[in-house]
Amino acid sequence: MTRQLPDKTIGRLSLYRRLLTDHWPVEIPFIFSHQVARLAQVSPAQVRRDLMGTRCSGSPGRGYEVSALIEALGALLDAADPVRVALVGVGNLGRAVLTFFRGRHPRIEIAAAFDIAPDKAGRPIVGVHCHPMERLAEVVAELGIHTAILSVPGPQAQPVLDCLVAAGVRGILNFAPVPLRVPSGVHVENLDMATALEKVVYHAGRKAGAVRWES
Amino acid sequence: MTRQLPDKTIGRLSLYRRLLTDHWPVEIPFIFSHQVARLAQVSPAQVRRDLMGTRCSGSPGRGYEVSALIEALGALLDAADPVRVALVGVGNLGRAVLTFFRGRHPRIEIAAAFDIAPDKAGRPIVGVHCHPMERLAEVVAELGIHTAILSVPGPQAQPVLDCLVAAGVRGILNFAPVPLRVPSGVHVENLDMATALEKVVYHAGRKAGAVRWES
DNA sequence: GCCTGTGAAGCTATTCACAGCT
DNA sequence: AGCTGTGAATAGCTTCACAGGC
Repeated sequence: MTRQLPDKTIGRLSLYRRLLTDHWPVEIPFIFSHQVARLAQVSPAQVRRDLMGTRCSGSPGRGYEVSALIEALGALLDAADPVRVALVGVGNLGRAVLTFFRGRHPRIEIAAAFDIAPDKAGRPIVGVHCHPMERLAEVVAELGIHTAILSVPGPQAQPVLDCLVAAGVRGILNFAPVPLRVPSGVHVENLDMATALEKVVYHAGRKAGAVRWES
Repeated sequence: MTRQLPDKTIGRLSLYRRLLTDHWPVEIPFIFSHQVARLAQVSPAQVRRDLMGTRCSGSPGRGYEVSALIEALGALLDAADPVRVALVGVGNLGRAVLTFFRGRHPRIEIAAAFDIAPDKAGRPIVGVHCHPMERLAEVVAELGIHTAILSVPGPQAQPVLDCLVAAGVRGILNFAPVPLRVPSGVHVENLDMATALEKVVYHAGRKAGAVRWES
């Protein structure tokens, strides 16, 4: 297993790959660091530094070969085997997540959904079968799921997480606006809209004066 | 205007306030930094450092007075006047956001929603009036809105943002998984689930071995 | 004793700047 | 001329450790 890359770098590498696959014309086979930088809204030096983490190297005067770069990023970011993910909490947010990821990523699939509401269980929602919450541990273990998305209300997040971890989950994307306790060996990524909106309000409040486009 | 605090600190201060108001028993009027730290899952030193940014100081042996702390955090984080926010894109995600923020924050209100779909316009959704997209600039200017939440599909994010900025918006919470170009003087906060899930997969994939609870 | 507030140290992330290549 | 790869410099963030207070 290769050296552990910093978390922020991983985030940007994932972004670069997405931009290359989705927003770069296939008929242009090479790309310069400053072009990636422009797409990702970061500095060219940042891009080159990040790409040191990959096996892929560019050549001066030509840049990076896009297809090779995409492949190198895949080798770095993707798990060895396709990843099955569980989604817990099929409210508006859960459905938004299901819709968003549906068919988006060739190697990541939301394989099961769970909800406490009895009327949601037993049928597919946005193409994913929804199970009752009681079967969570069972189904997760059965499908060999190691990754989960938590889109339940705050109070339920910790108990559900404990159950997921006990069932073998090692990575969690958490939308609940509460800090979760996890044992070491489990990774949690938080997307907290309450905090995010407060940050926006704070920063927007002290941006006085006129806007100004640069370059 | 007081000194600009680091972005990360603002995020945590917002979290501390939420934890104090929602998860601390009112009958306990004082709290130690290590108790805040435990709630927020950060180190006690981090909490004390963050709280240096506030006017509030604790006393050794007693800790911080919770009510004073909440008030100090409010003075720091909240805008002078109550904030009206626009939400653009009323899909599943938009509705999740509307539901989430409904009545949650006494000083932040989602005051208008917008969607291209004609059948959504003209009626309230989750209690917020939904306007057709064409009236975005007009309504935003009319209501004096300076903050917006972007829950539109990726391709529409940049054009909508440009329109919002032209109409006077200075802070944006962006859910679209694309890097946005903004003029200086405008703050963007990204909540990118595509990147977040890839990070989870990456990290979970290299967490080998058993889980272990500490302390 | 155990707490807060904080300078200083340590660590992490980003940017600079330039040698070397094409 | 303009690019990559990277050591060195810088900037930013977190933790340490301890003086001073309760």
